[in-house]
Amino acid sequence: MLITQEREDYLKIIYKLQQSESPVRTNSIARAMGIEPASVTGVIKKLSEIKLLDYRPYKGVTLTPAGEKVALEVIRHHRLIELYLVEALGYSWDEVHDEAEHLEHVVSDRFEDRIAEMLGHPELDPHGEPIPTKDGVIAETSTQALSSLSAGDRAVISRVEDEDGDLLRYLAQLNLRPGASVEVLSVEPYGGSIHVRVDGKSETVGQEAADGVFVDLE
Amino acid sequence: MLITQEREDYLKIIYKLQQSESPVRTNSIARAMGIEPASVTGVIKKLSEIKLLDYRPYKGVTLTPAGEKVALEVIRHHRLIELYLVEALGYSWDEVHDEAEHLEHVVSDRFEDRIAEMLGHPELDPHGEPIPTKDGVIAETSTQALSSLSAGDRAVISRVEDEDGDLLRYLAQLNLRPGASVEVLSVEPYGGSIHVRVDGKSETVGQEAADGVFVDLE
DNA sequence: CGGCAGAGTTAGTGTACCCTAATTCTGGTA
DNA sequence: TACCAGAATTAGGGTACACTAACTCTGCCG
Repeated sequence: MLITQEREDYLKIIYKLQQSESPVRTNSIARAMGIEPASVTGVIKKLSEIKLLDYRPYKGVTLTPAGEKVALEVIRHHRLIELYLVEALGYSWDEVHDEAEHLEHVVSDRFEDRIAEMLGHPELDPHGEPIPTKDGVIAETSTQALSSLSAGDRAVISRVEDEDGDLLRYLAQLNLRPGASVEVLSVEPYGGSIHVRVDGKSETVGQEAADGVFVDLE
Repeated sequence: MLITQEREDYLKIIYKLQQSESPVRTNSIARAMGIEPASVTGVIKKLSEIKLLDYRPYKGVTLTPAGEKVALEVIRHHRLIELYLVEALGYSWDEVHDEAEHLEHVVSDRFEDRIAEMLGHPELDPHGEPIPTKDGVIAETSTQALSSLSAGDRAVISRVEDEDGDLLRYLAQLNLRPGASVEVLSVEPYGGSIHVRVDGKSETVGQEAADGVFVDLE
C-alpha cells in the first residue's frame, strides 16, 4: 500500500497545521504526532517522493493538491464517524475522538456513503467542525478564539477543538457548546481566565480551554 | 503494541484452522494468509515467545488459552460488525466480510458493547456463524457440509462460510440461507453438483459452493 | 556580518513483516 | 532402512517507521 494509516495521519495533521503555518515545519509535525523530529524527516521525504507533499529541506512542507485530497478524505471520515457515533450509537462528544481516530483509516467508501446518507449529509460534526464534502470542499471555519475576546463582546460558539476528552467534559459542564451564545463579562489580563455569561449563568473559563473554543462575533 | 493487526489475523486464522487440524501447520497458515511459509515461521516464533501460541518446530502450532482469547475477541468483533452492517446500515450478506475484516481490529470495547446491545446480544451472525460471548464462550457449530449429504437427506442450513462475496450472491440466488430447509434430490458422483429442493423449488448447487454450506440433518 | 541557538537532517539501530533462495527436517515408501 | 518429496526453517534482503546521537543549516542578534 502506498498510503499507510500513518501517512494518512501525517497528511491530516499537516493539513490542520497549514491553517496557521505554511510551510509546515518539521518540529510542528513531530509535536503534533508525538514523535521525534528525526522520524518526521524520513516520512515527509517519502511523501514528497510520491507527490503528496512539496518538501523544501530546512524550510518545511506544503500539501500538493493530491495530498490535500487525501487529507480531506481522512478528515471527512473522521468527522462523519464522530457524528455517527453520537447520533446512532449514543456516544457523548467527549468520547468520539479516539474511536474516530482509528475508524477513519479503515472504513470503505460504501460505509462512508451509508452513514452520510443516514445522517442526512450533515455539514458539521459534533464539535461544530465542518465536514468536507466527498469531492473535497470544506466550509470556512471561524478562527476567532474565545480567549481573544474582550469584555462586552457577544458571540456565538461555532466550534470546539476536540482532541481532549477532559477539556470537552469541562466545557460541556459550562454549556459551552457549538451554537451557545456567550457574553464576555470580563477578562483577566495576561492570559488569565475569562468570565462569561452563558444561558443566563455566569461562568469562569480557564484560558487554555478558551483557546480551543472558536466563535463568531455578533 | 505487542499485538498488531497482523498478529490478530494470524491468531484468528489459526483458531479457525484448528477446528480441523491440530497442531496447525505452517503451510496451512501461509495459504490462509496468502503469504509465503517462510514469512509465517518468523511470526509464529514471535507469537510463541509472547505465549499466545505453543510452537513445536516442524510440527505446527496450537493456541494457548491466552491466544485463543485474543482470537475469539477478534472473531466476536468480526461477527458482531457483520451483523451490525446488515441490520443497521443495510448491507447485504455478501458485502459485509471485507468491511468487517478491517473494522474488527480497531473497534473499542465501548463500540463492541454498544452494537451488541443494539442488536440484542445476538448469537448468530448473518451467515449463521455463532458469535462468541464477551468472555470467550462460543457455541458449537455444524460441521456437516451440504456436499456430504446423500439423495433423500433432509436438512436445515445452519451456516455458510462467508469469505467469498460471489459465492454468497450465488447462494442467495438459490435461497440457500441459514434456516432454509433442503431436501437432497440427487448427487452427481465424484464431487459433482448436488440437486436439492429448497422452498419447493429444485436447484442445482455446484460442489464447491456446497462445500461451504453446513447443515443439521433432520 | 560573525557567531550561536535551535531547527533540521544524516547516520546508525531496532522492530515488524514481507520476499526469494538455500538448506534441513520429517515421514512415508521402496 | 535408506532415500526422497514435500514441509519447514534459516539466511539474506527490502520497506516502513520509530529511536538516539552527531552533525549541519538558518536566521537572528549583537
